[in-house]
Amino acid sequence: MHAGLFYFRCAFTAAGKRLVKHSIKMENGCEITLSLYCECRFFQLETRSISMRAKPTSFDIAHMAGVSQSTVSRALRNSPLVNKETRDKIQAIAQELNYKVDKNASNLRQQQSRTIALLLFEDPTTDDSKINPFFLSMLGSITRACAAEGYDLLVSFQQLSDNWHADYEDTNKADGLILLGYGDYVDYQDKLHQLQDQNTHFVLWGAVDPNRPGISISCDNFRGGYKVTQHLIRQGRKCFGFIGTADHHYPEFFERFKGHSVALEQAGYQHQPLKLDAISSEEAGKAALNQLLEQQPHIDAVVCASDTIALGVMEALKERGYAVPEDVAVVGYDNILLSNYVSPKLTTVQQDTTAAGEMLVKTVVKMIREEPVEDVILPAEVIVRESCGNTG
Amino acid sequence: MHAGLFYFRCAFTAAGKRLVKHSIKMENGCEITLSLYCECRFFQLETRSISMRAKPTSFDIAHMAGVSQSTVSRALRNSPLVNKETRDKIQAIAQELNYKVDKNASNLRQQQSRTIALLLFEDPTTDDSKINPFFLSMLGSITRACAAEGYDLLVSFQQLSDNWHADYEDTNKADGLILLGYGDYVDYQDKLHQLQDQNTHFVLWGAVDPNRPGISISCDNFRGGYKVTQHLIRQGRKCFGFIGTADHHYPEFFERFKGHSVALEQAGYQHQPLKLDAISSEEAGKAALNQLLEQQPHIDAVVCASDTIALGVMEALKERGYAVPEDVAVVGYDNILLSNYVSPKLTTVQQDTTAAGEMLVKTVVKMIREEPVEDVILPAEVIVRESCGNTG
DNA sequence: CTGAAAGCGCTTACAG
DNA sequence: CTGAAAGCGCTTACAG
Repeated sequence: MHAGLFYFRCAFTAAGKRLVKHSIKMENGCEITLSLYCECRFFQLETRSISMRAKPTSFDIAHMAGVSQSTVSRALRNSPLVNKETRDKIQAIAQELNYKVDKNASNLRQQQSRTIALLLFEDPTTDDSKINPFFLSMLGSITRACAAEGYDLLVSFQQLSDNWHADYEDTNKADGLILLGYGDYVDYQDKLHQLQDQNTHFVLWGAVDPNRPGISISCDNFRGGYKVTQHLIRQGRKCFGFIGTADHHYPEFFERFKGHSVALEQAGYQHQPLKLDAISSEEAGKAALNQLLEQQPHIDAVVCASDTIALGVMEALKERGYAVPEDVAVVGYDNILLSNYVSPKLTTVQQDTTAAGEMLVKTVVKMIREEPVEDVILPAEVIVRESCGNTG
Repeated sequence: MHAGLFYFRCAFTAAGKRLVKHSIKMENGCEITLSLYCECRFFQLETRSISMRAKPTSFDIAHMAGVSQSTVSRALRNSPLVNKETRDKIQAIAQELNYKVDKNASNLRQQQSRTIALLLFEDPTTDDSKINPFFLSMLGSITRACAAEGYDLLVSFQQLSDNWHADYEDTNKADGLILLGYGDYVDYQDKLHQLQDQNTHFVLWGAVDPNRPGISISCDNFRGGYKVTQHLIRQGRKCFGFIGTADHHYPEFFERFKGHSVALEQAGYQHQPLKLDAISSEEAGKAALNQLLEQQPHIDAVVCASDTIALGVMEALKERGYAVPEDVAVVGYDNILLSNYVSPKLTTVQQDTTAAGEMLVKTVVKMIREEPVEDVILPAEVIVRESCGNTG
C-alpha cells in the first residue's frame, strides 16, 4: 500500500479550487485514478526534498492561514482593515514560505508598474562601445533615487533613430520616462511632441527651452559658461575660442556658448566670439582645435562645451607643441572623473549629478502622481584646476 | 437637441462587452440615462481633440477589424495560424492606433517577464556616490547584449547586506539575475546558496571557484596576474610587492595573486611574495603602499589587484617622492578608462568587458531556457603602457 | 473586520 | 483558419 503524502501539480479552476488528477498503480496491477478538487497547491514532499515546488500564491497562504485570499492580499499590503493578529499570522506564513507578491499580476490589476525607464541616447556617430562618462555618473544617482522612491529602474540605450518615443510607457513597462542624452535636439523634437500628445510622463535632462515640449531638469548652462569664461578673463587671457556645436540643434551647448559670449562682451571684447563646431567626442575636439588654430594662431584660451571635447583639445595642443596652460588655457564642462586625472588637471564646470538624478526622479514621480511640476535649473559650479593656469 | 458623438469611459463586463452609462440633461429639464453595452471603448472625440482616450486594448482592435480578440492576439504575435490578409489588416489597425501589447498582462499569462535584473554590489565601505568604473563599462555591454537577446534590463545597486537574494525572480520581475560585484565573497556565500536552492537563474561575474554555487563568468585572473608579473620580471624588476586583499574572501584578487606568485617562483625568487591587503579603493591603495614601504623600502615593482588601487598607489608614491616608473613600476588590473589618462599611463590587464557582458547575458538566457550552461573563463590581456617602465 | 466576486489585458488549449 | 472560454495572480468595490 501507499502511505504518506503525494505531490500534485495541478491547476486552479475558476473558483480558486484546483482540479487534481493522480494515478496510482497498485501492486496487484490495478490502477486507481484520483480526481479531486483541492484548495491549495502548495504541497511539500516531506520524505524527499526534491524542490519542484511551484511558487506559492496568495491562495496557498490563505489556505494555510485559514482565511480568504482577499484577506491575505490586504494583510500583505498592511491594510488597516485587517485584524492585527490575522495580519501577523499571515505575514509570518508568507515569510516562511518566502512568498513574494507577483508583480505582473499586481501591476496588471493596479494598472501601474512602479518602474521608471531611463532612456540614454547619444549621437549615432559616437563610438558604440563607449558611453559618455557624464551619463554614467548620472546613472548611479538616478538608480539610487529610484530605489529611495520605491521604483525600479529599467535602463535602455537608444539610438536617436529608434522608436523609443512610443514604447515603454505604452507597454505598461514603465510609469514614466527619463530621457538623458546629448544629441541633435531638432532630430528628436517630433518624438518629444508625440510623447506629450500621448500624455506620457517624461522628464528631460538638458536645456530648459521654452519651446521644448515637456519638463526639463538642467544645470545652469548659461551661468556655467559665463563663470568659467569670467575666470579665464581674470587670469589675463586675451584671445578666446569656443569649441562645441552651439546652435539650436544642441541647446545645452548653445546656452554655454551664450554665457561665454556675454562674459566676453561685458569684459569689453569687441569682435564676434570665435566658435568652432564639435559634437561631444575627443576626435571632434581635436579636429575643431586644428581648425581653430588655422583661423587664429594666437589663441590663448579654449572654452570647450564638454570635458570629452576638452580632452581631445588638450591632446591636439600637445601634439602641436603648445603647452597647457602656459601657452593656451583649456577648460571643459561636466567634471567627469577623468578631468581630475589628466595632466594637467582640467578646469571644468561641475554639474551636480546627485542633485540632478534626484530631481529627475522626483519630478517624474510627481508627474506619475499627477502633481504639478515645473522646470528646474540647478546651479553650476566652476572647478578650478591646473589647465586654466592659475588656481587662485 | 444633442448631436454628434459622446465620449464614454466605461468598463468591460466579463464577456468582453462594456457596460456604459451616460446621462443627458435635455433642454426641457428631463434627464435621460442611457445604459448600453458596447463592444469597444476606444472612442475618439471628433469635434475636439481632448485626448482623454484610454489606451486601446486588443478588444478594441478586434472590434475595428471585425474579428475576435483571440485572432488579434495571434495576428500580433505573427502566428502562422492566422490568414495573411487578416493579419496585415490587424497589424495596420494596431499601428494606426499606436497599440502596444500590455506587458504586465502578457507576462502574467506567460509566466515570464523577458527581463533580466542586474544586481551591482560593492563593499559597504566604498564611497556611496561612486561606482567602480569597471562595472560601469560592463553595464554598457550588458545593456546592449540584453537588447540583442530581446530582454529588458532592470538595474539595481545593492548593499551586500540587502535582501537581494530573494527578490527579483521571486517577484516575477525578472526571469534571471546577473550578479556583479567586488566584495567579500564569504559574506554572501549563504545568499548564493539560497538562490540556488530556489532554482533561481543567476550568473555571477567573478572567480570560477569550484565550491562557489552557481555558474560564473570571469576573465582568467590567474593568467592575468601571471603575465603582468612576468612582464615586469623581463623588465628587470627585482623587488616585488602585491597590493589587494587576496584570500578566499576575495577570490578574484586571490587568483591574481596566485598568478603573481607562480611567475615569481618560476623566475627563481626564493622568499615568500610580499602582499598587503586593500579593498578596491584609492584610499586603501594609498594606505597599503605606505605600509609596504615600511616593510620593504627597496621595492621596485608594485602589482595591484585593481586599477583603482593602482591609482592610489601611484598617488602615494608621488607624495613620497618616488618616481614612477623610474624608481618603482606600478601595474593595475581592469583597464578602466582612467588608466589610459593618468600620468604616467598605467600598465594594466584588460578584461574584455564586451565579451564578458555578452557571455553573462547569453548564459543567463540559456539558463532561463533550461539549456545546459557552464563556467566560462575569458582570456586576459596585458596592456603595456608607461607605468611599468618600458613599452617593449 | 472578512469573504465572494469581478476584473486588469493578455495567451493558448480546445473545439469547430 | 477562427472563436469562445479559461486562466495567469493579484486588488478592491461591494455586501455583509
